[in-house]
Amino acid sequence: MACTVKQYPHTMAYMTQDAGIAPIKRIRNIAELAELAGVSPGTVSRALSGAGLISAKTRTRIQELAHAHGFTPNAMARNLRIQRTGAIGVVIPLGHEVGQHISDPFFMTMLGYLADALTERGYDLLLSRVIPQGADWLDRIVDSGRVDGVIVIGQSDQAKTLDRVAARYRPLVVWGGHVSGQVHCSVGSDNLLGGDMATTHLIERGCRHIAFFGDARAQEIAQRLAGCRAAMQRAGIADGLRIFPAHLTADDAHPNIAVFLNESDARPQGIVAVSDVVAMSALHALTERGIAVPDQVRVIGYDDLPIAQQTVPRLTTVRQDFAGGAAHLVDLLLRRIAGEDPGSIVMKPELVTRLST
Amino acid sequence: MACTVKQYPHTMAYMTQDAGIAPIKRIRNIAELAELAGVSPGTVSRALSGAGLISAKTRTRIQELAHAHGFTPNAMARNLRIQRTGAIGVVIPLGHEVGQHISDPFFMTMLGYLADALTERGYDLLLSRVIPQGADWLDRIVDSGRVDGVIVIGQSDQAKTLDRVAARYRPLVVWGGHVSGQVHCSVGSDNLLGGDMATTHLIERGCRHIAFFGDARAQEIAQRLAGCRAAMQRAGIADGLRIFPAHLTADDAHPNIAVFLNESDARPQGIVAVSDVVAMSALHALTERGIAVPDQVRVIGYDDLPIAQQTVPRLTTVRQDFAGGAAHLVDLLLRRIAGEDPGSIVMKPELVTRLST
DNA sequence: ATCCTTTTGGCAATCGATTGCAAGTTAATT
DNA sequence: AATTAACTTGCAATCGATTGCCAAAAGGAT
Repeated sequence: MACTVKQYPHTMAYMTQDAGIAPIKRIRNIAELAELAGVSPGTVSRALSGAGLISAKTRTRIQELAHAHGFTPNAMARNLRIQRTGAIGVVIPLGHEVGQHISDPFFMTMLGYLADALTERGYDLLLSRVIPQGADWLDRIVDSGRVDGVIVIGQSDQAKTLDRVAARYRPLVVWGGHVSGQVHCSVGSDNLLGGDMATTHLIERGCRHIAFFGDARAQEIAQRLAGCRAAMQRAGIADGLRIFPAHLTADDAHPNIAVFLNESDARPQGIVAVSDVVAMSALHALTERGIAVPDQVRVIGYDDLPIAQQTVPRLTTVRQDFAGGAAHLVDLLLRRIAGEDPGSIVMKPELVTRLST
Repeated sequence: MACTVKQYPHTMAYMTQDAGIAPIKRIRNIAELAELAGVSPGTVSRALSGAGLISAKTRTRIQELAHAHGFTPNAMARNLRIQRTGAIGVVIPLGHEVGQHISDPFFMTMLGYLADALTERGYDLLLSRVIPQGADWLDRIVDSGRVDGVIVIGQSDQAKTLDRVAARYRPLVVWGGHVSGQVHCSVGSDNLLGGDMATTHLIERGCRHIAFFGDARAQEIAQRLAGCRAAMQRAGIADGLRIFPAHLTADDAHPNIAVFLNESDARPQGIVAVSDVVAMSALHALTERGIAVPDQVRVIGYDDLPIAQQTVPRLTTVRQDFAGGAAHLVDLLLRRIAGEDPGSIVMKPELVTRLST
């Protein structure tokens, strides 16, 4: 091949000057190494894979030879033979949140923990960012044959699709809320309780008129809203709730704040935001208009992302345990891959009181 | 297999109740589909791959048959045969920044754009988060045989390793600064200019004592610091510069702010932060101590991440074009894969003046 | 020295799709 | 009707590693 001519000189230059290893013939596959070692390919395979049925002497000899030549067995061939890819697909459905960007801190925090957890277990992470359209966006991913299992971050408004695929594809785990009767395996915090906790906290601080910033088309959000409603009902102020649609993504609270401010008669004294990002947007809009937080309006977020500690004032929020959640997601997924059938996990959220309430 | 017994009922249940499609025998590979269609495996392959040498009639017939059975050709076998994986490795070296978390908004913004750009070009994104240790952390990735090319986000302090691997492995592109004589192909903005612009801006606003918050062990940061120095020299106030180590990650400015405040004699009137995240941390620490921004201290960030618009006050910053950068990274990488040898790209940063200066 | 047990390593089939080559079929031309 | 041209499709080798099975070799016991 023509390109070989271009490449080799570089390799030799490096190898010679840096490590002092002679630029021996490049080993391309197990057979070539076998020939070099004077054994059969099968023996090389056994030596390199570590597991028994070979004398310690030949094993180390072959391993050293492989190392000296910088040889690694071809992963694709291995995958084909043993029928697994060693990769897990992590899917971020952007769902109804058109225009939502992957850089949303929520996804990214989750992704970071997942990357760690999967790497630790020896799996690669194949990232897919999809805008669910048509009925088969998830089918295409699970049937692609590129992954051993799939983790979906967030149910969005795709619960039906998730259930349908989960019914036939077992190694699938979803981060999100849990509803009784769902088919897919999920890990998430108790959104009903979380919404309730946030609202109750505001009520305890004296709020009677409360605004909920969030889009209830997503399952998780609908649950939080239900929790919010329950808390207000319990306090006997069910009609003090107003709902403003806001995507999970940044800055959607801004336009709504204007509406919010015009309600001179029953202006909400508290805001339950559906995420820290939305809360941050609200905080910012309020501050910009000279409305004091928490003195005039109290704001509570959801998630407890790192940025929640960087706002002014620091954000009170409902904490979700992302690290634990990610660990659970990976754990459940690997157990499903192994043939077990573990159920869903619902974690308890936690109220983190800071200065915005 | 035992598990088949467990799985099939689910599949049938769904297929029957939802789509009304009969639960036909599941097709596992091209040969089975070929048998079903009454043709040879080769024909099925040609029909499914789209490219010519087959009659339109049989092609559509087989394609429909495949679709009806939800069959997709096995990706691993395909990869092995055509000798490409269809995946690009995206590596985030945490380098000297021990403890830096992947959720750092900078990485994540970049990752988001890369995910989009790669998906658009038909590649999967294999995410690796590595703490570079030993000499071969990058070799392991490029030699794994799991990817067709590698994008490294950030040089950290690993320029030598990058150069060494780039010398022998062509499909490698790096986001970061460019130094003359480097071997690896990079895409990034002009850090020297960026540091200069930020500093000049502060000087124009009257700052004579300036603090640089950043860790110059990373190549990009060292360049920004050099730009900062150049600007001060030009203004004849070279000795007004103080340097505080701060990682790119959040909250490292906090402890330094204390030191900062104690310098009653020559307290800096301006802060050049190495990233928006560090700037945000500084802003927060200052606000918390009742020091007015920008009246008493002016703060300028770097990157122009989405969060830069969410701070109080909104952050003045040096903008890097991440979307364009990601597009360039992917473009250069694919051209390298195709055998071309495009050079590095240095983009011009842009000053975005907001309210923190 | 012989027989038996335990290692060690080779052989060849296998995973599933792709593709060059050749055979077979149909259409077109004279 | 015969011959050539143009398509279709089948056959079989190939990508590279893994692994069940068997033979050969080594070690141990009598």
